[in-house]
Amino acid sequence: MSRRKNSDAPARLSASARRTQLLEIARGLFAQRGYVATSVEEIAARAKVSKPIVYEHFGGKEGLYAVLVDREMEYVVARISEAISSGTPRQRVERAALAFLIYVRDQRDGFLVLSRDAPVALARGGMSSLLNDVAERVSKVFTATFKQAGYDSKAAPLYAHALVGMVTFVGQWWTETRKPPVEEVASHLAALAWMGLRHLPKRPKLTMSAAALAKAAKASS
Amino acid sequence: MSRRKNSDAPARLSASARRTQLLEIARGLFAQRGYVATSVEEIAARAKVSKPIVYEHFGGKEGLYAVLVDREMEYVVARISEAISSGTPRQRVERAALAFLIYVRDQRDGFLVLSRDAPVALARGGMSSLLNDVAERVSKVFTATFKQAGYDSKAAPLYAHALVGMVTFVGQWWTETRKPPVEEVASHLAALAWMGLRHLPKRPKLTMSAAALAKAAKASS
DNA sequence: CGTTTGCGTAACTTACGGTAGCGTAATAAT
DNA sequence: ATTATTACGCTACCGTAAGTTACGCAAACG
Repeated sequence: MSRRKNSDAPARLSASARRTQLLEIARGLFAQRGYVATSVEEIAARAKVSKPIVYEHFGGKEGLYAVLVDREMEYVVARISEAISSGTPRQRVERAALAFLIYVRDQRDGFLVLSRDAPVALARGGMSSLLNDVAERVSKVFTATFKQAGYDSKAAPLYAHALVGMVTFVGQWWTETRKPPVEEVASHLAALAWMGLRHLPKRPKLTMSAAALAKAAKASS
Repeated sequence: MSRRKNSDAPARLSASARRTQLLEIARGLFAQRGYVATSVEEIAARAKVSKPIVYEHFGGKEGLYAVLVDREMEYVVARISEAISSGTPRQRVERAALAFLIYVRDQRDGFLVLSRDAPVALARGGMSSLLNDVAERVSKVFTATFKQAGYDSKAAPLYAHALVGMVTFVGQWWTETRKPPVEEVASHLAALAWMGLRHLPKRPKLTMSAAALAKAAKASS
């Protein structure tokens, strides 16, 4: 009987388990309150541990945030990269929109962390939003495509930022009013980006098969 | 000679003058550092006054911020409203984009305040960004237009948020890389929104006359 | 001369990031 | 089985920064 774990006792976790637990809790709090308004104390409290634990694992508040952001960025970029890696231009637009919205739906807190203000210490070059990094990557792709198609490659970053801003803002709005399902939002977004307001279809549809759609949707985590 | 104002003496301003001065200083700081990272002390210091002055005029940090945001919102909504009040649909899109970008250019700090994270106390319903209010107003217009054109009015907010997000994100990016002039950015943005990526012109142009353009650009403050 | 108005000094209170030092449970070694 | 060692965790504290307030002063104005 003395060997039985007392369920009232504070659960002692392994180092890595505690690490991931803290990361998840921090993600939720950073997503909801932002970086500055989130205290290390609350993160520790929610994990049922004391503050020094956080410092043991991440060295401090910024360290924790940095790890969190790094993982999240890698994840998003990977998803979008694989979405636009093949297919016709239109398909790439559709797949990118869909991939991003699936990310917003399934990794909501992660997305909100990225879309919130970053701490000044991490803001490279005065840019506060982390999504600019995403936009810059898209810019790269656009610049190449623009050159190939004979367009002004100087304008590529503009369009990249426009599309990223479009999707992220809709994503933020969509996290609160979860009315239309992913495919519908993605189809509208892709329609706007591809056809424009002028030739907007009354009932936009994605050009991908149901099978491909299901395959894309299985990317949770 | 004794009546002459001593230029070394601390300048005593009238109540309203001090008020507007504090508002301008606060706008600059909030734009640059965000709400939480801006201290009342620094605002007061830049105005060469002590902290209690701020409390006399605005009751506190949030009061100051609230007044600031209220004015800025009113201004921006007024500009956009008058931009989309008449003309063909395409013209409205172009004028809205141009009006917003002129606002971003001429009232840069104000725009940055609106696009930054709002204090949790002012976030109605979990929405952190103040630009959602703008998007909601656009939603109203879109809903009406959609109904008239036989489109699904349920999708109107989606498109409204998409366009607002598009413009604001580009606006943020543009405040740092001031390369293309307003008309050029506006023409690209309007082209993307109206024609879409598919029918993107190589060298987009606004459909408004140079006179109308100059008239729009004179809206500084 | 006195009243109003604009303003400063100096404190209080709270909250937070960060640290030092100590305790305790599990595991390995004797 | 007892001891030594490692891993995990806690209490308590410090310094600082920031929001807010109580009180008093001094310049302007009639």
